[in-house]
Amino acid sequence: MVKKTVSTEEKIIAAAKKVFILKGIDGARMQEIADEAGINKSLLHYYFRSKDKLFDRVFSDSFIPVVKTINLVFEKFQDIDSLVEGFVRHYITMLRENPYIPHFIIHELNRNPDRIVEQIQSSSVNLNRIMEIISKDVEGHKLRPFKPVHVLVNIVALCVFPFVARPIIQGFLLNDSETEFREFIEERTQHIISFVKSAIFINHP
Amino acid sequence: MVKKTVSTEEKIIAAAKKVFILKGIDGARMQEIADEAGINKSLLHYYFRSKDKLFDRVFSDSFIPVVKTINLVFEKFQDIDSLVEGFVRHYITMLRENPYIPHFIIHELNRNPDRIVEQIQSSSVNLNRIMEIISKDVEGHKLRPFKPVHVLVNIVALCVFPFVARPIIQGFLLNDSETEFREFIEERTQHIISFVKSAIFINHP
DNA sequence: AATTGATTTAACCAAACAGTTAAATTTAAT
DNA sequence: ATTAAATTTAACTGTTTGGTTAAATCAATT
Repeated sequence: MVKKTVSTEEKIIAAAKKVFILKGIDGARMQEIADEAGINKSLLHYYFRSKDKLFDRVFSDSFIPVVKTINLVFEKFQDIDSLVEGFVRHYITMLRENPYIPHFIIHELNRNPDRIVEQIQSSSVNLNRIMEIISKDVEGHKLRPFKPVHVLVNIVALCVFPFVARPIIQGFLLNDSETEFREFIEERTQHIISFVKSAIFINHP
Repeated sequence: MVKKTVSTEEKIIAAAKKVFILKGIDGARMQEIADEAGINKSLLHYYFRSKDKLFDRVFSDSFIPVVKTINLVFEKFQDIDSLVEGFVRHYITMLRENPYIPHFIIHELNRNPDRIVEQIQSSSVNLNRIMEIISKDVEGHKLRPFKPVHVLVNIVALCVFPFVARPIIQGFLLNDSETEFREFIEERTQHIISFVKSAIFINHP
């Protein structure tokens, strides 16, 4: 009565994640999640009383790694140079492992913006830190006079966008080829780093 | 039997657009669309036989202005300088007027990538053109040696991302204030133009 | 005035679906 | 062997929903 408990719960979470991401909360069917997990609907409700409760769990489980990634980088690096590099590298790596998370988060966030509020408060990310670093380097004439908020949004946008717009990019620009998309992402880490540095540094090779 | 026909159809389309964008295709209810349009369900089905057909119509109606915007700019401007400026200006303007279109398109595109294929073919956008222009200027040592595809994706990403990630940006970075978000978008056009030019031009002030 | 299409009313159907229940069966721990 | 939890089976409930139907009313055209 202990051994398989965790395993089944994990199986359910994994299955639910897959289905929720693929179909969204409204498109997802409890039966489909049960099938995907290799169990039946009764057991599914036995573990998670309702669809909503199950979704909440999957959502927070998906949200946490994103926040973790950000905090990790912020604590590790201090100067703008390594901060940009570290941020982009960690972010793209995380996205490559969880390519559907951005769309998932964005979609459910747009549908139910309030749900995120708790998540935000419970996992406080210190975004002000990177903005202060940018501010200082702007004052020190090391960086061009861009507003820190925009620079921050830019970096995230450059990393995340290809993953939420993948069908468009792959279909329009990359001959509808999965291989080309993988290559595209592969070379993108270095590209973003160069692109951002070229943009923000006053003296750049 | 002619006068109000168009008007009612338009009312339905507008209502459907609103509901579909807000709730997604699965979350949308035909009754809600009818209510929103100020008619009843029977009439709704009288105009559009099924939810799917109605959705198809709304989707193509939403997709066309995006493509129109792009083509317009591409035909008008030739050199990279005015192309970047024109593209960003037109794109942000269009997005300000239709802030929910990106999320709508991206969401339904991820859920049903095939649906877009017809749209793509029927509204051929010539993206190669901007890529060729970038290529030439890279060869002419006017631009840094970035791959054109990435530069193109970057520009679109910088414009579009704030609109799909609005709840996050507004909540995390802008004190949850609508006013601040509007200001943010206001100043963003100029920011993106400067940011991109700084990044790509070898000699930039 | 007669016709025709637009719109409403209201009732209805069948399918899908979240969630429940209760009894039976299996599995593992003691 | 007993016990208790995990899991299955299977039938069921209540509701929501997309879609239909048919008759009635309204509005404009002829």
